[in-house]
Amino acid sequence: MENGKPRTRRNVRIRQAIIKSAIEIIHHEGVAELSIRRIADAIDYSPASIYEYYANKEDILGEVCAEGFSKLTATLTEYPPESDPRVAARECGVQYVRFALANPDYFLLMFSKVGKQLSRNTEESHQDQLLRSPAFNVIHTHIQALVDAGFFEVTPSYGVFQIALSGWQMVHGIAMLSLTMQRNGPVDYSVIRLTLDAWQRGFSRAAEER
Amino acid sequence: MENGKPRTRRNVRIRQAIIKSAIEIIHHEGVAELSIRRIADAIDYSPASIYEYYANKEDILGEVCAEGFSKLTATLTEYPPESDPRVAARECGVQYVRFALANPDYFLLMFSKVGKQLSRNTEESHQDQLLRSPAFNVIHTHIQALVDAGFFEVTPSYGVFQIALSGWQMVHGIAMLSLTMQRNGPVDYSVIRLTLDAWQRGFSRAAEER
DNA sequence: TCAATAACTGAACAACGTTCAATAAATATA
DNA sequence: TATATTTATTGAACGTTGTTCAGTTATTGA
Repeated sequence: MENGKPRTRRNVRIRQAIIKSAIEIIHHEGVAELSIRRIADAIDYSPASIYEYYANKEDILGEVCAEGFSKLTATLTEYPPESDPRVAARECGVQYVRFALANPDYFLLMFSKVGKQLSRNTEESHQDQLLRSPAFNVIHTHIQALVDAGFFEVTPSYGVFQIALSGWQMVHGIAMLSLTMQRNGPVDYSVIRLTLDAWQRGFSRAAEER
Repeated sequence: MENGKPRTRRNVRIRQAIIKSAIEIIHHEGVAELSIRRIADAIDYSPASIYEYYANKEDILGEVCAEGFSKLTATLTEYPPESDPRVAARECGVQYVRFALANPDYFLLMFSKVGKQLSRNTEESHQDQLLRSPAFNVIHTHIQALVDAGFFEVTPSYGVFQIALSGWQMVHGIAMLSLTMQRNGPVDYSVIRLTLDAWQRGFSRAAEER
């Protein structure tokens, strides 16, 4: 399972410990409390040692965000298999909001740092970049299923990709506003389900015909 | 116009200068460059003097955000009067996204700080708090018009307030993801209009009847 | 004019991210 | 096994941040 020389293995283990403790600090005390010295304390190293494993704090946050996105992807797919693709898609959206509300600081961090990693490096089209993102792919797959089942209508100017992006925007907006505007107030998931149902109606075949 | 004693007038003028230079720094150099010393520099005061006018940086950011929300409200209402309430509502949404993309750092700041001011102070219901927010009221008015004109259907469990909130969530998601995921890439407003049209279809009378 | 009040500031504090010379440990070489 | 070399680790320091406070200067009301 573990390969490489012992030195390399120790190296990755410490790198993981850094990320893990960073995530724990964010989770238990909030992102404001996260500092290099705090991480160093948690893993019993000096602050300077951290820089032997990561170039700077931003790199650490980058790894933390990557970890967050893979957790988000896992959350999106953990709803049990469902015969009705409309319900499946809707519950995927509910899971998105659930993840955000369960990990508020983490979620906000993810979407304040991710822009810098993605967009500037390649010549790849924005669309292709999104399609390679696993989290977006989950949404995209749901929409594709809805189109295949005949529930959704696609047009030349508004295809599966656009609908998927719109769905992401919808649940992201729900999540974000719930986090920032009603952080304390309770969240009613039945209302959210009605919202997502309405969103689906906007793309449904019946709606298309006027 | 200006009332109060000269001392008081000077006081408010300096307070305004602090906020104004803070906004300018955010706008021209980004929120990361904003510091108390930077503001003090801009208005030719010592850093310590700032604390004569605001208790701390968070209070300054609070005022900056409040200013931002009133600018946002102004932006939402600056689209010319329109006979078709569907178009009016859609263009209001477009203006929301426009504002976010024109003031990225400012917009992100507004929605990372506002939660703390609103939610914890009163016993007032979350719904009433939102309804007193001018920006939300603009959206709410558009939805009310759509309902009054017979385009939108309301149900006991999903009224004008819920639809308005859903609309805000939709445009907020569009704005946020555009900002964080495709900060560089160009934004196609015609696609955004199609998205908002689809959103409206979800609540339209025809869609309701199945 | 003068005491009281308000406004202002220099210097300092603690905490932050980060660097670097110096030390300790692990490894490769003989 | 003993030694040279590379790697890991750290204490101390730098510059910057938000913030405080004693002390100074300016403004005000009597």
